[in-house]
Amino acid sequence: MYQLTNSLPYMLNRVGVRMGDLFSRRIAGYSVTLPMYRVMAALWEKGDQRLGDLAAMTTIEISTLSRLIGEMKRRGLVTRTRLKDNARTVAINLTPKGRTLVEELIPIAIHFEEVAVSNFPAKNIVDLKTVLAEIYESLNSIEPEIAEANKARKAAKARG
Amino acid sequence: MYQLTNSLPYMLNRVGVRMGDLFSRRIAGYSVTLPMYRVMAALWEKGDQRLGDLAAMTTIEISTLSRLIGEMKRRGLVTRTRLKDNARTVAINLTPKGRTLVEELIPIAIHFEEVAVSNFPAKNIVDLKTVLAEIYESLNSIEPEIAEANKARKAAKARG
DNA sequence: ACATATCATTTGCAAATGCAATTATTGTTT
DNA sequence: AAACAATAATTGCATTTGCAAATGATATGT
Repeated sequence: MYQLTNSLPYMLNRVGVRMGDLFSRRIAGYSVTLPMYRVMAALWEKGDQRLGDLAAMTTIEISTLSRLIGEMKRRGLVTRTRLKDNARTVAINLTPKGRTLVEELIPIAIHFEEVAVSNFPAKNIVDLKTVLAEIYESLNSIEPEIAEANKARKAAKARG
Repeated sequence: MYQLTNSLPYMLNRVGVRMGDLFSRRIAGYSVTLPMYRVMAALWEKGDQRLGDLAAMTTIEISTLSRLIGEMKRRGLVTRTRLKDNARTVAINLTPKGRTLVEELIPIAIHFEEVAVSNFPAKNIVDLKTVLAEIYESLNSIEPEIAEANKARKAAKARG
């Protein structure tokens, strides 16, 4: 018997949303939203990124991200500069102010995660992360199947 | 060295969003959005729910859900009836049409999950789900700590 | 019984989101 | 080199979202 509450997408979404919500509230006092933190932490890990790369890294839709970067630039957290050698792309980086801020937030993130998983043996968490990473990879390969199933149904519908 | 891309909230969000996105596209041909599917599957699993219960079960914010139920009622997928004995609450249920539809979608969800995890031993997936469920539970207990850390900082800020 | 508090849901409104179209630049074909 | 295709980012616009306030209903204290 199928149960939504025992399905993987449901469980992932539920824990992900809840964690995001808690952490979001944890950092709200710094006037930083969760997407902003993700962008800064992504840039801290790997600077000089293009918009599309950052979008892939943060799972934020590209037009949303474009506007978010605009706002973060206005706040002096990041720079966004057109490249001279390829002016259709843009390089995004942390400003010193952005770097200082994210380096203040990262320890909070670390502590948050420590507390969240403190009930579990370290090995379980390592395994969990490994499986999550692998599932993410494997999703890429099922994408074609999804698209095809969709197409098949559309065609059937068109036929009546 | 901290890496956003190795942090649990990030990894959860990434896989969760990606899976949701893929499944969303998979069912788009049925003119059903992912939140709608979640509501229907939740009601299929446990009918006669109040708005707040459904919100907790689906992790959809309550006002968003109120409007979503309105739309689904307009489409004839669910009923929303005030109780006679307690008219401030509302009982939400699937209509026959909604039930038929969700019973068409559930096999798709099952297949989707099977494909997504087909590269992994069943035991890994069972373990994964167990840990996810436990983490979700444990998050409830850290909520106070989050609230407190926040308050402490606000107070410090107020002091200057 | 009346005022007040609490609970459950809905709604107003401003902000965030995402798709599609647009702009700007670079790459390719003949 | 001109025309066309492809890539990258931005923007217009309609929809969705979420907080806070409002509404409606029940429970509680005096």
